[in-house]
Amino acid sequence: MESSDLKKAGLKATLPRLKILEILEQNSDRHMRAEDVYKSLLDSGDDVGLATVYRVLTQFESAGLVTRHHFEGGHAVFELDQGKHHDHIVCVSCGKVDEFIDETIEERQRAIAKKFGYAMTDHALNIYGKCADCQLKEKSTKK
Amino acid sequence: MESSDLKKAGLKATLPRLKILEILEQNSDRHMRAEDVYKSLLDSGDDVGLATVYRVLTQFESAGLVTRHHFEGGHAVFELDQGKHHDHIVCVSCGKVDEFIDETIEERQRAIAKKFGYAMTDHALNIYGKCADCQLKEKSTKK
DNA sequence: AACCGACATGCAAAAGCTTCTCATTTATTT
DNA sequence: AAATAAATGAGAAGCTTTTGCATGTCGGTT
Repeated sequence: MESSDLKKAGLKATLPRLKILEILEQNSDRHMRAEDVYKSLLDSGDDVGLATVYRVLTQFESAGLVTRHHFEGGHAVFELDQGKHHDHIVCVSCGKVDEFIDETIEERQRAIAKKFGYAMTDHALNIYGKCADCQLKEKSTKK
Repeated sequence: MESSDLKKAGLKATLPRLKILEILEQNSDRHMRAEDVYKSLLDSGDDVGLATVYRVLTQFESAGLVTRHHFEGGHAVFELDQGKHHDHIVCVSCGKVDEFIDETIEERQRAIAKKFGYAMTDHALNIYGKCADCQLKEKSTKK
């Protein structure tokens, strides 16, 4: 992703926007909160305000570059939109996120929306649980 | 639901708690935010503090009487737990919520959690769209 | 039925997350 | 390089939610 992508999305290719895009790319395996992105920028020595991070993420969302999720916890997390839809399985202990798609489920959802008379615009399936690592850790820290 | 249910749940049967339970019962068709419950209490002439509403809802959640959801929008909504698990289809225009269960989807989710090595604790499937009513309204308000 | 200890409540203050305001800076167009 | 429109930074402000603490209420006990 680069400056041309931003222009395509109708956004000026400014330094903060490029930097934020970069951070998101480097962390495409996890979902970041605005605050995480902000801290990450500071660590890289980039002086970007928190307000800008929020603004830019919201713009990215409008432009379809990024998706905003509301997992449990009450704060929003963002992920680079790689084009392909997918759902999430989130570790309630360490916050790790895995992604999956299941065509059977997708199918059923369309059927359900139809049955209830809804014009589906979106859907979010989140499975919560303890990931393999955290289950192990739990065992060793047995009380 | 009544005072005995609260005691069963290990909670003292106080007036605010009973009132809040009542409100939730009367609105079991929709999902309320803490603020909604609070306003509803005031309208009924019951003088309960907002902080108490939050505290009580959280206690109810811990006691398994109530479920907290994080739909789009960044604020939590609560619903009386009628025992049976179900998923949601939410109207993005009017906020209406319908509930459904789909055993096929449930099944697939268990399979997916297993495949990724997660011990599933919970899951949330939300379908977003425009309900039939809002689709009609949209048409008549055509720009 | 009044009493007591523990727990619950109200209020106000505070804490998180997110958005807004506005003076200043920056990216694009001329 | 100058002009112009948009973007940024810093802090204030807005919402939702939580907390601290003095006071009030519940439920069991005299």
